[in-house]
Amino acid sequence: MVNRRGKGPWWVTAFRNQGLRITEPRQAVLDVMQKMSGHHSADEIFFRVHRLYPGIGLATIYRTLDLLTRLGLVKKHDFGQGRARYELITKEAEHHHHLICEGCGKVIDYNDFMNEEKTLVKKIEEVLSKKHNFKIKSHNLQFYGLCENCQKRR
Amino acid sequence: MVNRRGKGPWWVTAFRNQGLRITEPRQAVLDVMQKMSGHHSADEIFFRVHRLYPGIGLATIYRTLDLLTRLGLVKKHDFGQGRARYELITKEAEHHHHLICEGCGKVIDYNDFMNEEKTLVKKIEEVLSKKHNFKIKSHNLQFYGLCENCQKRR
DNA sequence: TTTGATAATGAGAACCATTATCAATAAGGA
DNA sequence: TCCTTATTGATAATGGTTCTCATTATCAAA
Ligand SMILES: [Mn+2]
Ligand SMILES: [Mn+2]
Ligand SMILES: [Zn+2]
Ligand SMILES: [Zn+2]
Repeated sequence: MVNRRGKGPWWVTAFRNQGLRITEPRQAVLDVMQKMSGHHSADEIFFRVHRLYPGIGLATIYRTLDLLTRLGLVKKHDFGQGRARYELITKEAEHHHHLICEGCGKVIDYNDFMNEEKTLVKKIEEVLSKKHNFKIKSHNLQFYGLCENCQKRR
Repeated sequence: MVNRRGKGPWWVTAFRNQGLRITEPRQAVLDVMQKMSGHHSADEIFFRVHRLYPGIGLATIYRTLDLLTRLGLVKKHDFGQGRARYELITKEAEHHHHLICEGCGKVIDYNDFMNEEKTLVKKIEEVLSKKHNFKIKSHNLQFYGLCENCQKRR
């Protein structure tokens, strides 16, 4: 129960500004995601939260993750694994992309060549938005393959 | 009923080589996809096939699309729309990427800057596969935004 | 052409992540 | 403390995809 009297964590003002209530489930999800770090499915987060707050239901986890995504505090990823994965957005973890292992589902962040990539993406965006009158808002680049372990194992 | 006596369509030999049978559902799916061109969901394909062959079931459409994907005749896409989309691979439609409208789901192919992209991707692959001992097998680049119509409409 | 082994199919149940429903609860301003 | 109503928990519903299994159809061999 953080924030009994003081300002509380950094995200509290973001909530108050939106007229959103500071609830136990919301604090729990944020806490757990900060401790886990990485890319986790809704039910992985649910089970973690459940240890501390057995009363919190899965539906609320989904609702909270959705809310946090809309607020820009969390990024929802689709790595083609049949379920979404959620990643807390931090100052350290800037815009980056992913290597996804098709064997075990492992996800590796990388941010090499981000400058070259940004340059190319900008060029592509300029040309394509004119050519097709398309307003580009985001992009995705991901690599699929096999991680070290999964290469050996087959 | 193509191929009553002759060699038949180009894909017939690919099937025979794999010991796969040439069946009416498989011919129907291939026919329909050739006529439609573009990126279609399983049940869009199902309804098209259903007009000509009302007896063919949805499960068979899925099985056939999966088979064609494994054979490399079809590319299965996940555009984050809650259902997969399938695209026939033709000589004309080389490796390309997609603009996806978040408003109406429209998908636009593009292949501008493919050379620059290839160069960058190759560079990224080299570095990442060493750095993380990761065997990269494919990649995905997609842009999300709003198409011309959807920009006006909101 | 007929036969036989078995690949392929159709119908529908099952699966599973996610969303919707709705009565009960609790956050927080007055 | 009181009151409004945003939020929640439990659970049913949804929807795309896969599975099951009895039946059918393909095609190599006779
Ligand atoms: Mn990441
Ligand atoms: Mn395409
Ligand atoms: Zn792996
Ligand atoms: Zn659109």
